Amino acid sequence: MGLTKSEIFTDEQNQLSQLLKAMAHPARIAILQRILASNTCICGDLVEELGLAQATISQHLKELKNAGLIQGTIEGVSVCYCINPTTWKMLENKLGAFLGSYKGEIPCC
Amino acid sequence: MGLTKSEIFTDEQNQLSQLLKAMAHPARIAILQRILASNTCICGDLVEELGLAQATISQHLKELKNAGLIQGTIEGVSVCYCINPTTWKMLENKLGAFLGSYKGEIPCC
DNA sequence: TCTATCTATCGTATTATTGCAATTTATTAA
DNA sequence: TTAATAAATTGCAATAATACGATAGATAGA
Repeated sequence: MGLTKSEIFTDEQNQLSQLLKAMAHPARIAILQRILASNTCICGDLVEELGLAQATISQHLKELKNAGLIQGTIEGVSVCYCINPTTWKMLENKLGAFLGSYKGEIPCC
Repeated sequence: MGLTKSEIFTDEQNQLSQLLKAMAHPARIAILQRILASNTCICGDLVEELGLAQATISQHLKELKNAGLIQGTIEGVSVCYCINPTTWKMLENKLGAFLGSYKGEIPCC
C-alpha cells in the first residue's frame, strides 16, 4: 500500500526514524555540515554552493525545519538558518544510546 | 525527475545518508533494537513480534543487510541475523563526529 | 510607490518506498 | 524422494520523495 504503519510502533521508534529520515539525504547532510561549519548562520548561499535549484534547497530546508533540526529567522531580505539546539542534543543522546547499546560481544553469525 | 543527484555530493555525504536512510524506518529501528536486545541472534521471530507480513519483514532485513548494518547466516531451516560490527562502529564514529561537531556556541537566530 | 532581491509555495513529472499475496527457493526430517 | 517449514523473491497497488520551472510573497532601498 505504500504507507508506513506508524501505529504499530512505539513513539520512540517513530520519532527516531523521523529524525533519521530528515537527515537521510546527501543534500540535507551537506546543508547541516555547512551550518555546522560556519559559526555564523547562512541562507541562500546554499543555492550557489550546492548544485541544486533554489526551489529544491528551500524544500530541503523546510524538511529539516519541520523535523526540528534547524530553525530560521528572517534577516532583512534573506533568511538565516541555524541548528535547533534542543532537538539536536536530544537526537545526539538518543542516537548515541541506540548505537552505543551494541557491545559487540560474541558475534553469533 | 525524482532522482537524487548523488554525483554532486561527496562520497562521505552519500555514504552517511545511505546508512541513515537504511535506519530511517520504525520497523527497521524495531528490528535493530530486537537484535541488540537479545545477545543471541534472531530470525523469523520478528514476523510474529512486529505486526508486519513475512514478505515485508524480509524486505526490511534485506535493506539493512544491503546497507551493511546487519549480516545473516543460514541456520538450519531459518536464518540468523546479527549486527555487522564493522559498519556499525564506523557509523557510530562518523555520526558521533557529525552530531558532536555542534558546539552550541551563540545561537544566531 | 516602484523595483530589485531573496524565499516560499504550487504544480508536475519521475522515481523510490511501503506493504502484502502469491510463488519460488532452500533446508530439514520422515 | 517427499513433505514440511522458513525465508527470499516476484508482481502489484498505493503513497512518498526528489527535483525543478513558474509564480507568489516579503523586505529593503530608490
